[in-house]
Amino acid sequence: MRLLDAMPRPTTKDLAKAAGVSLATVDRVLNGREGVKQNTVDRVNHAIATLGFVRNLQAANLAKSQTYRFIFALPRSGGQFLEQIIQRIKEAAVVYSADHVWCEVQYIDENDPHSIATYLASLAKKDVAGVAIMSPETPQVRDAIMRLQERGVAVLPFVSNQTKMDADWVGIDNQAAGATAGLLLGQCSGGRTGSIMVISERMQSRDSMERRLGFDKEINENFPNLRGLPSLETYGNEERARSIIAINLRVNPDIIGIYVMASEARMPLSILAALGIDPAIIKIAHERTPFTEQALRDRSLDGVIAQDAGHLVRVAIRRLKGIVDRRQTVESQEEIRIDILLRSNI
Amino acid sequence: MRLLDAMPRPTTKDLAKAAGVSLATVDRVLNGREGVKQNTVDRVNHAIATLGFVRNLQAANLAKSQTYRFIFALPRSGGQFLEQIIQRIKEAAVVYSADHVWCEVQYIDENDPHSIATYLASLAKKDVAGVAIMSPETPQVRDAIMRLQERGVAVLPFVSNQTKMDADWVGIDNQAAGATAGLLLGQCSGGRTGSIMVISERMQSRDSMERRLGFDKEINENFPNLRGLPSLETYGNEERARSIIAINLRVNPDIIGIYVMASEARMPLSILAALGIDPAIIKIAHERTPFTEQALRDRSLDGVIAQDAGHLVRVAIRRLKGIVDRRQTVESQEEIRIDILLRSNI
DNA sequence: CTTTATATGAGGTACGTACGTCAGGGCAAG
DNA sequence: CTTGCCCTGACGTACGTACCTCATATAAAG
Repeated sequence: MRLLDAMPRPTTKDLAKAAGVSLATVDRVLNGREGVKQNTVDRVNHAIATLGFVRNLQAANLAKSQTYRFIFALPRSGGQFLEQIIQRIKEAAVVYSADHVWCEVQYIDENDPHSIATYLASLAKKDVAGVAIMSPETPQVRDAIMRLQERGVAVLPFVSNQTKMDADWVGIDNQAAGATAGLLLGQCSGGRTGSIMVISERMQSRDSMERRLGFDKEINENFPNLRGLPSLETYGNEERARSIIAINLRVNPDIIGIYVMASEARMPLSILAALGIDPAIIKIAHERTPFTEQALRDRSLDGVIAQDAGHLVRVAIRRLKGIVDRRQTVESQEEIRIDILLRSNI
Repeated sequence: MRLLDAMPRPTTKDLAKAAGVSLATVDRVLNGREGVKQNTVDRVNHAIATLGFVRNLQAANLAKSQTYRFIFALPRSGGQFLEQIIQRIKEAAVVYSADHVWCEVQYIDENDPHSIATYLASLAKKDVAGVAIMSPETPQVRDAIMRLQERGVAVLPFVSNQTKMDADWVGIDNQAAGATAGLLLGQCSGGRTGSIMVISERMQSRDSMERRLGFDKEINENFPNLRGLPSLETYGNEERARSIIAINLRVNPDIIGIYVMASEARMPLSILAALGIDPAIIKIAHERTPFTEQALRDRSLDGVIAQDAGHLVRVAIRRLKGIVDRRQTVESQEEIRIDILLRSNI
């Protein structure tokens, strides 16, 4: 079964002949230069349609000696998940350099929308072809992004905390991720009755809210035997976390499951380990990191809800490139899956 | 943080200057033409190394007007999983046509190694750049593959039934997949005691053997409360399947889980549905198809162990292209993950 | 020494597109 | 009819590589 004909694709020459114009005019139309009568433009476009012409990108890039410079704007404040992503960006940078794609990482201060907006405003099309940005959603940043797009720079909300503006967003559906955590906990509970402890970093973040929403929906609708406790917020503070977790454990002796909703599972899990909780309690966390991997292996963690960092990065690059090249994004198939990791499929 | 410099890459001209030879000689060395003294070859290679020259693939392809023609050699005998793959190949064909990649599907008779070998022997480098082949492993086919590779055609065992010859193979680790099924069943059993029914198509296939191996290992080592029953083989025959499943259910009233090991879950699951089994019995199957998706949604299935068909196809194409272009396969990162699908993360 | 083979250089054309310059045709206003 | 503007064509160069021909330098063989 031949899926597409391998016939030589029509070139600009063929276009010119078909439209009965010269190469120069074809070029003017193709590249949106002015000084062509509407009538002629239509003729050329008609020829493009009938011949099924698609410009040869490699030849075009060669002629323009075009290179794609992409920036990943990421929060400075670390965490292992972010480290993973940065690592994958480095790897992808090597691979994609063969395609004239250059990546760099720019750290931004996620708590200072003004500085982010200023930074975005400083980017010009001639310096940067595209930006993948991981930042909380604020009106200022939103605005800056839109103005950046208007200046012809491709922008892609990346992984975290932006509304789905258009379809151009790379990351998982956090509500579904929360639901998956709930479902996994529910199924593993095997019908036992009890409470679920929920630990987050801060509930005001969009990610956390959506995860909690999905989680509650799943538990409430399908597991009447389970009860989700109010979210504990660590604010990234270890002392505070230790204290509230200990209290929560004491007050709720019927806890049979723990859901660590934050992207950084390390601290809460370490605290739980130190407190020496019942190993029969089911523990679910988010994101694959060296720590969660190890925790799965030594069974201090039962499941991880993750998004593949390498995949995230590669999809972001391909999508940015797609926008720059004005390809129709048939590649929208390249969505980010919600991975469930157990110790057997790490 | 700049990851790689975006400086203009060295060209063959730079190479010539650095090595103190002419463009023609550089070309002779780069393309392995003869008639160059070893001494000179070494000088050029040294220049390549010191300058960090990498040939501009798009320019080279342009000059050669090279196109990549890839063939997916797949079994004729259908099944929804295979249909999914073919569908994804069609989609990928459209997307990758922009990169001068042409895909076609060739059906082979998986039960006739001789005809497969004959077919492979008929392929020549000038017609086909690469072949992704899904076929049972037999000495004849193995041989034909090796001879094909010697003739300069890229070959990639695809999804099923080949030993990992070298690292060039696209598919999942079936033993780990079986283990994952076991683990999922074990965790969902919530400590209850009982047997697990195991349904396969035929146990002699490599995939089935490996899955069963991983499954048994997981169950035996970690879930003493569970007992994996001997595999039921349907041979793809509905009558037979109905009969042996019914008998198996009657003989083992303590069944609390069912593992459908075959890639095609449709028939066994329909039979089970028709038999009206206890909905509390946990059911796990393989591969995402319209049928298994629907089964997850209506809860006649609890979990699916899957490999992403679209990803399989895209990775195969990129890997074949990588072999043809003689890129170092840094992209080995692009491995196929074992997906666990629940109804919340379809 | 001449003959011959081998090694290298010089130069061209091609691939498909981008982009520049310049000349000339068409047409309207003066 | 001329002037000027708008539209179009003709042509050239460039991008980086592949591949071809022909000339020449060098060395080995006779």
